[in-house]
Amino acid sequence: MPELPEVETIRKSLSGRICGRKILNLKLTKPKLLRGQKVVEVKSRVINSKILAVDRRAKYLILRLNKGILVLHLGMTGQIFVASEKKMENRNAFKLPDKHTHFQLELSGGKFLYFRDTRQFGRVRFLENHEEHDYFKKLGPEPLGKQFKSDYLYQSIKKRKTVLKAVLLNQKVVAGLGNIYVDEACHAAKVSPCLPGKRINLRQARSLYRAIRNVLQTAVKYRGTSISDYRDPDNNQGGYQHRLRVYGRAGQKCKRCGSIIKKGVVAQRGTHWCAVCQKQIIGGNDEIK
DNA sequence: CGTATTGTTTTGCC
DNA sequence: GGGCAAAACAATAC
Repeated sequence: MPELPEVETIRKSLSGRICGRKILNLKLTKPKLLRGQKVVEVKSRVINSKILAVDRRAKYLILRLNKGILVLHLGMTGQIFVASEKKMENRNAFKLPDKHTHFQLELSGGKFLYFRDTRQFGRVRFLENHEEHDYFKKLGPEPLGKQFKSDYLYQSIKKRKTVLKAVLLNQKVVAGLGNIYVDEACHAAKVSPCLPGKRINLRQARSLYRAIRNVLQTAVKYRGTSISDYRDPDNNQGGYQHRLRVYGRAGQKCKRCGSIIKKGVVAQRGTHWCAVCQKQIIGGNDEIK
């Protein structure tokens, strides 16, 4: 589940290793990854171009080329690996490309970039420079950016009819959070994910704002969360899975108050929270099983 | 073999 | 036309 911290970790790793390289070839074994865009079209625009920079927008990875950008979304199980031809041990260690490697770039200097995705929820798209704005226009602000303000978060939550969890997962409100970090941020802020948006108060929204930024910053610092599939481009695990407070900890003790972490379905997602620390009302009950 | 897993798009309702 | 809920997608682990 690559969310903002995982994609940012991949971006940083790629940036130092593929910038300035020329794309010599592109292989696409699952054209469906392009969601309708033509393989020949993408090839003609990408091959022989140079990688100028590696950027990120929300959970999207952006390879900036001379003419246009290559946008990669990792879906749920997407992985990006970089291997050197010179160091064959890397390719052997990764056993790449394998049957789940659906997209590859051959780069100058004997490097290869592999996009592996077992569940095939991932996507690749080539955009002309002028198409970039429209492609991302529905996304809300970057949670770690200056545009993201606590008053905006408060108003956004307050005006929604859904529960808090659904609001925070909504990429139009704030872009980059997924299931893991929403649960973690709610716990850090001591707010229930089941809280109806319209019932949030300013104090809770400010707390959430700080929690979202702090959780994401810390997760970036620890190079992401490796619960199952996530690996960085060198096949290393992240470190944040050891620091999770609620996600994946159902039935275990809350590290803040000692009560048992609950798990239920909220906004159609597996959701973890401490019903004591994250009580909606003092003395009240959670609405969800 | 049924269930659970989740990010985004699509569909359909209000 | 927008907000919202639910389905669809897809493969693997258990």
